[in-house]
Amino acid sequence: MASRQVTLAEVAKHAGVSLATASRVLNGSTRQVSEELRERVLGTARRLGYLPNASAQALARNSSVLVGLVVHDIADPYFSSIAAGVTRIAEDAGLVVVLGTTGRDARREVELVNTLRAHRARAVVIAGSRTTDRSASRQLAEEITAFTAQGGRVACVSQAKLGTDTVVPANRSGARALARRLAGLGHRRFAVLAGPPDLLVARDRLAGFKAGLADEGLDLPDANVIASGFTRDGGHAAVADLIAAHTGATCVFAVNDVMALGAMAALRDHGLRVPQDVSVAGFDDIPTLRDLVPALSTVRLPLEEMGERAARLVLDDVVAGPRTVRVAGEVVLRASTSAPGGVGLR
Amino acid sequence: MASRQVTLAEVAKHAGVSLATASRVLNGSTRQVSEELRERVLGTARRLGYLPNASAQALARNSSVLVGLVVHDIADPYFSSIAAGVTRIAEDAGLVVVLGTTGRDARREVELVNTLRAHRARAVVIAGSRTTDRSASRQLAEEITAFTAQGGRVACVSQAKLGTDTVVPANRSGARALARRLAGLGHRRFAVLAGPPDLLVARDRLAGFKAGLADEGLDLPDANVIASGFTRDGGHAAVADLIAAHTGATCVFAVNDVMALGAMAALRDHGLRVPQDVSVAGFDDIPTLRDLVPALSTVRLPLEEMGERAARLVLDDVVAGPRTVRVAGEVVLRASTSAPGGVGLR
DNA sequence: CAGTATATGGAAAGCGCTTTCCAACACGCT
DNA sequence: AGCGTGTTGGAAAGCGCTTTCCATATACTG
Repeated sequence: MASRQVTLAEVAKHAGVSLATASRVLNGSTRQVSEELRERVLGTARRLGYLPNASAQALARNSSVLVGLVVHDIADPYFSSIAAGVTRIAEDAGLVVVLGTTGRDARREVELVNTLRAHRARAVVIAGSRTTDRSASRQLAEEITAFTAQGGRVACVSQAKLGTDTVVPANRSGARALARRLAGLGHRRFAVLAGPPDLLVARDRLAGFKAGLADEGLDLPDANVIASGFTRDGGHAAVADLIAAHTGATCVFAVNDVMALGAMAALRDHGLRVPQDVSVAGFDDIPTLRDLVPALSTVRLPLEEMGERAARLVLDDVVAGPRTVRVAGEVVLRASTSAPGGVGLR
Repeated sequence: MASRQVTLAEVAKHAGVSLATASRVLNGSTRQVSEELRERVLGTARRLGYLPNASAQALARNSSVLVGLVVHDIADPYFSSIAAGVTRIAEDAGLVVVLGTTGRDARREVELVNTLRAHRARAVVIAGSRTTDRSASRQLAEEITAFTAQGGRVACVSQAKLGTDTVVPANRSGARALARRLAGLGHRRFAVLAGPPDLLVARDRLAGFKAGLADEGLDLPDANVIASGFTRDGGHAAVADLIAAHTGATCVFAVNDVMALGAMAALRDHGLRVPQDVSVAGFDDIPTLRDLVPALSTVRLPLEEMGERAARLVLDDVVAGPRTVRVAGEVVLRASTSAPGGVGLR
């Protein structure tokens, strides 16, 4: 069944030249080949339908054309937006993107980088955010060291905890600015759907939000901070806990947009109107969610651009030391937040 | 900089065995190796931090562990959902997913399959839908033939136009059922945001919708069919044309959910209420859009499952002839559609 | 006990390509 | 004529692995 492929040797033979010459013609070698032979080889290759064997090339050159992209969940619009940015840059550079998904499992992350190393991938972009799990972080760090020792480049999107090039979104300062703007609307009692306690992005956003409230002389009691999954369903489920907590909050901050989405749905289910009864804000500004009604107040992150920046970091010529690209977040107040007025959360 | 990797030969030497034995221990060969040597090799490999070179293995075995996934735009939730399904199955099978994006360019699709072939990818799932472009289709078909001739497997999601295994969603019958249900609500005048005329999914859905209306003795005048981009912005922009067309429609069908999303936003901008003034329905049931207000009536497609099915098609043992997996679409009527009553589209 | 089958180890021939090294030749000089 | 210099072609040595083929050792049969 599997028909034999045309090899370089066959092309060379048919064209009446040596293997070396054929190779030099068919890849961008520095060496010159006379016009005559070059045409002959090119013609023969086309005629025979020659396609270089990428594995053989990778082996002989000791480097591949592969770029890894590690995300938690490609169906999550946060990651798929970043992925779009990464693939655009990588493909423009003629590279091939390998997609790995972790399902938020730190061990799987290590596995994936390991696999990428086995494939002699040229670079990897790790977009999943770090957790507080020390042992997993250490293992990943080791794997990354091995990867770079081998000549590969690594960039992360999010926390610069790994000593690699990093694209760092303004989680803290964005959340802080958001808190101040929300306080500016007149809110005094807040609740936060904080996501998983061990997830650094979630922690940073919570911390920033707290800092912003503190700036305004406001306090965020621990009882008003609800842990939850980092997903739409997490946000949805957290609302029950939130209501049970009787926080009296008039404004709820969910540490990402999809959680805010779930929360808004749950609030509706509980007969609460957004923003009349309670204001809701998120973080990320997921494109697909921009047409939500009421439109979601959030902190906009240029997700695709972040992916592009990460890819560039990893594909550009080497520069000394790990670089950090900071990406600002822009507070966007829309219809899901208003001045407090309704019943709030009793 | 690039430190030398540990090779099998070194492991063999350190363990005092031959290359062959080391290879047999470290991969699942059929050949037996005595417990003693096996332990020695395993220990040495671990101690030296041996990692097999995937390119060398691929070359020697003439087969890789790569599975291609070709989509138009990974940021589009339709594709990212399918991608999630494909990666889950592929990764569970220990394979590595290569993600290629076409940006809806048919030539790029051919390029990607070609690249995958050069990498001796084991299989490829093509999720981008076909167009009416004959020449592009022919080229893709040729490339696919070459790919399969080489032992690779190919599956498509959508139209079974390529002679490959295919996962076919019920575009036609789903749209048809939707039309009947909408007519059942009492609507008599419809408009369709039909997407690009050369895109087969879009055509099928339009055709199905027309058929459903015909079932009910209703007609869809050509003037009520608005061509547009297949995106949120396409749907948004189409509304201006729709209004200019003075169709008098009380119900608008957008051939996919993201277009419906854009259309709903645009209708709001024009001061029209959904569903009071005009009902809107989409197609796909994008997960992220389930919490929209008003909730979008649509035809649910199990997108992740479709990705999984496609992946299975391509990874399962070979069976004779191209197989087709039909996936039903379930009409889900929600709040974005109601009985006609308001002003409609004058 | 010869004779055959079975388990296990190693040598070596590739897999398809890149790249070093050398040879041959054509120049432009002195 | 003799010589460096530059250009172009080819032979061949890998790249790191798998797998065939052979050799040896052991077990089993009648």
